[in-house]
Amino acid sequence: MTRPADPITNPPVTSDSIAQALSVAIHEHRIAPGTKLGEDELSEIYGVSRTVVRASLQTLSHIRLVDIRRNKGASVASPSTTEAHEVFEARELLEPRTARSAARRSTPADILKLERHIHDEHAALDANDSGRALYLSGLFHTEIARIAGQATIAGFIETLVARSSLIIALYWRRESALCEKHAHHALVQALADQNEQQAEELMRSHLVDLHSALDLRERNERTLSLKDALSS
Amino acid sequence: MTRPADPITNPPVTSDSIAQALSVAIHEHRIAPGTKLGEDELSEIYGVSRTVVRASLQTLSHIRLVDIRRNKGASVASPSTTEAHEVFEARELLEPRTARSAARRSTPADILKLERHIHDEHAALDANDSGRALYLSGLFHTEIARIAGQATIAGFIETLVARSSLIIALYWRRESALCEKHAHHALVQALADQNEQQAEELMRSHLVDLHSALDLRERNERTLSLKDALSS
DNA sequence: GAAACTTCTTTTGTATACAATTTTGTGTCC
DNA sequence: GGACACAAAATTGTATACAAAAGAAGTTTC
Repeated sequence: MTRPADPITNPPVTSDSIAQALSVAIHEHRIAPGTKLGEDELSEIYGVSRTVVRASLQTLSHIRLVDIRRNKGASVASPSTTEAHEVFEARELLEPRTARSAARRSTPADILKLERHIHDEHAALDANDSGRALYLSGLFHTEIARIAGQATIAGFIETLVARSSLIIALYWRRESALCEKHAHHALVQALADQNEQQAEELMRSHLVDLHSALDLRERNERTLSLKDALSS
Repeated sequence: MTRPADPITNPPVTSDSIAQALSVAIHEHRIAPGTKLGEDELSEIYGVSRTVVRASLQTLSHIRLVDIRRNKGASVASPSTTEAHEVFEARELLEPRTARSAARRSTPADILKLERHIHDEHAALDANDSGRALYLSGLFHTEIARIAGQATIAGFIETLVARSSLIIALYWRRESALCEKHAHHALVQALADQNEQQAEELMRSHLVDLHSALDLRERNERTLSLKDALSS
């Protein structure tokens, strides 16, 4: 009952490709934080055995997109407000310095790639696909880390961006519009100019803006929200 | 043929406990970088099936202590000089700031714990168990991150410390003695005094010392060393 | 003797079977 | 009707069986 594995029409389904697909779906807010990810369910969807599915879930749990609890299975992670602060504080520590390095090392090809990223983001927004726009906006940040040539730090930022997506899903304030257009554009300009100081400063303020656009008032670690919701 | 699981004499063997055991063994340099970690071999040693062993190896590969290549299996990672620089640069970015936070937040109980750590390190050194001393010295760093109350960053530092252990196994210069005693002791003093500035500065210089005690001259990513070794 | 081609052996990848645990449903008692 | 006990179903954890790939050894050919 295994798939014929026609490499043209049917790219092979590996545990990595499943992790990737789930990761994108979570980034794009098509799967909400807290959603149960049953093994049988996923193995049915992807046409592989639970063995493979379990490997992908383990991968996702290591970047903390997914919570695995023994005998309880996997579900999409649901970061607390404390964790949310931690994630953004970590980003504020890592990314400005990384943007500085990126400004020093960026090539014209890098700039072109980033501009194309921004263009795609705009297109997604115009198509009212805010989930996709958020995903692309995350890629923008990891791409800058990659340009900085610090693969290790880039890996950290990748996980932080992933968790940020969950945090935004949970705590984003409706009032504040997600207007990253200008921030990202200005950053690319600074990188193109190799203006290290400005790149660092723009990244810092961009992250502070994001952080403060979250509603992170303590709600007892998001356990009472159910009670709140039903107390009407 | 499963184990009776007497919880007193036989703590249950989980994939986490295997990962932990391997991690310590690697930290203590009882398993060298590059060593093949066969699944059958490990499942025999720990008395569990390959399923469980595979899960632990996957865990270790996510913190980059282990390299898994498809159809080739797992082996202890062997970081290149480039990766080594990256790891220490990341540490130099993260840890000084973290030490500063730790100085702000440390309690007398924390200080006591750190002092006990240092004591254990000395004991290991006196017993000529330099592997154990290195492992404890790594724990010292992750403990400080934990005191800083940034679990996210602490997690990053944990993986950086782990990889540092591999790097030290590969690139440590014999000439320079591993004299962390004083550095660690001075750091604890700064934390006890809640002297943020000094804690940050001591951590930075400690890491720079470590970094510069490595022999990271390019050797073509450590591929020629075999040829070198056989050219006598 | 070395390169290239066959087996044969070992090792990893995946599916499946079964055991252990949690969750859900049902009936009983008060 | 609600608290409890117990049985049934669903889900996860682990072992094992088999398929696929890589590595080793031996054979042929030049």
